[in-house]
Amino acid sequence: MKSTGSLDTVGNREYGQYCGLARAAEVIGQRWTLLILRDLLVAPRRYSELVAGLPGIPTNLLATRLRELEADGLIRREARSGADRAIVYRPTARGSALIPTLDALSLWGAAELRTPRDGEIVTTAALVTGLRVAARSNVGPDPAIAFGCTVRIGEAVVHAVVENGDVLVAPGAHPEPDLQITGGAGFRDFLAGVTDPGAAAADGSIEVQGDPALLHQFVAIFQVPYSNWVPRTVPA
Amino acid sequence: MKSTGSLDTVGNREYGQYCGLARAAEVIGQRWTLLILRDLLVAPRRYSELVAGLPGIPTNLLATRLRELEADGLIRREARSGADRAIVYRPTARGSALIPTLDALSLWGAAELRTPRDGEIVTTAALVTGLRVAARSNVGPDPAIAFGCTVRIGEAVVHAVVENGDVLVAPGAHPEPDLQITGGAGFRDFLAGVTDPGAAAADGSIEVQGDPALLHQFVAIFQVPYSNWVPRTVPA
DNA sequence: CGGGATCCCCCGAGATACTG
DNA sequence: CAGTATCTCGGGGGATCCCG
Repeated sequence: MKSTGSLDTVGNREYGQYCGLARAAEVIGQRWTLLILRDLLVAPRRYSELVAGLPGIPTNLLATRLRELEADGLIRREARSGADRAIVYRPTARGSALIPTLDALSLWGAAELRTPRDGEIVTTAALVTGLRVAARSNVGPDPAIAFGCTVRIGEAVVHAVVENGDVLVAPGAHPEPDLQITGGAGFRDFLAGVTDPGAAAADGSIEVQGDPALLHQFVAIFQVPYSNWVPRTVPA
Repeated sequence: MKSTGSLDTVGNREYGQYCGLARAAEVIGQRWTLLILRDLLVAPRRYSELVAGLPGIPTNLLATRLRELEADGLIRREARSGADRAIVYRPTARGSALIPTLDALSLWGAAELRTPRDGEIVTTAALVTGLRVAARSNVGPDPAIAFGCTVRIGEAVVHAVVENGDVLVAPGAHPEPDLQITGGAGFRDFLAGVTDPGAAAADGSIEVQGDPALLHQFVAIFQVPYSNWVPRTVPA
């Protein structure tokens, strides 16, 4: 019988170079690993929650990745005792040290995003991460500004709290939002500043409830411009 | 034919999520891609130079990756005319925008590095990147400090110039170095501060020519501490 | 000789059924 | 619920070959 793969000679994973970048690629460069870490860094998760948040991941691969991440010291497997005998995966300090790195990757990749491809969805973890990274990449908001808002894109529901010049983004709806934005594919153009906030609300590409004046504040805080990327297929 | 296949399940490279991090993983998460970009960001390179700097890369894979990177707008293929009809691969602005991201990856990964594994080598591009990233991660050097140095680790030869509070690292030897450091595996402990500079020079783990007093400056500028990573195999 | 393309083999990833 | 077991398939490793 095949060994459980715990000690598979990793030849295929390594690069043979003594280099920080190569090592990083070996540890977090495997397929699905970055998205698993993204979800766990939003909040500790159980196996079934990870499966739900990562549509399409093969369950055996998720199990393998979780084992690898634990062996590499990036996450910890916590078996809770008591009535709720759930197993929870939680980032270690070393895993949390990846946050600036994942933020840099997210920010660069977010500038590549344009119209969603067929079948592409927005998960809650993706939206939390995207908004948080966008806010960090811009200058902090005016400390005088304070509001709470809920954003819904497809199935994803997240909320953000802006106060004291700081921004907090987390899963779920805000209990008493000053602003609610519900959007689809047009939300990206709205965030990029392509669509004027007022126009976006008017033409239905986003739906707004609450104080419309806050929309401009929202864009200023969470804006992510498109990269000036050029389409590859140049017309002849 | 493939009965289930036409469910349009995500192409092998894609994740089916509208997410910056997912996009970044799709574009630069393929095997060898990060190291190719690392080399090209040190200096534009020709195909054969890339092959030489990436030991073990299959040539067909390199050709494929270069095509993908060009299609994704990260690099440009420049066919030089004239006597030297070489083809040179050069990062675009969009590719160069990855520098902060690769730096973050390098820095995180460098903290993971311990004793080189069997067969692991140090390439020139790896050393240039490693020293540059390390210097950026520390507070800038005192503007009053100025020196040039050459560092040799295995086959890799690079030089650094420190002046005006800034640090420049590039391939090749310095023409008139104030300091020369030649090292092997012990160089990493030296950089981490595990070995005192004086002791390292004394016990032969590194070899120094030039002003020994500059060694302390060198360490202060290029130090990369180990992460407090815990070995996975805990003794019973 | 630089810059690839072609071939074969195998491992890792996808899909799904199954189990403690 | 939290994973294994098992199959298939495509991408990557490795060597060789080819073309201008």
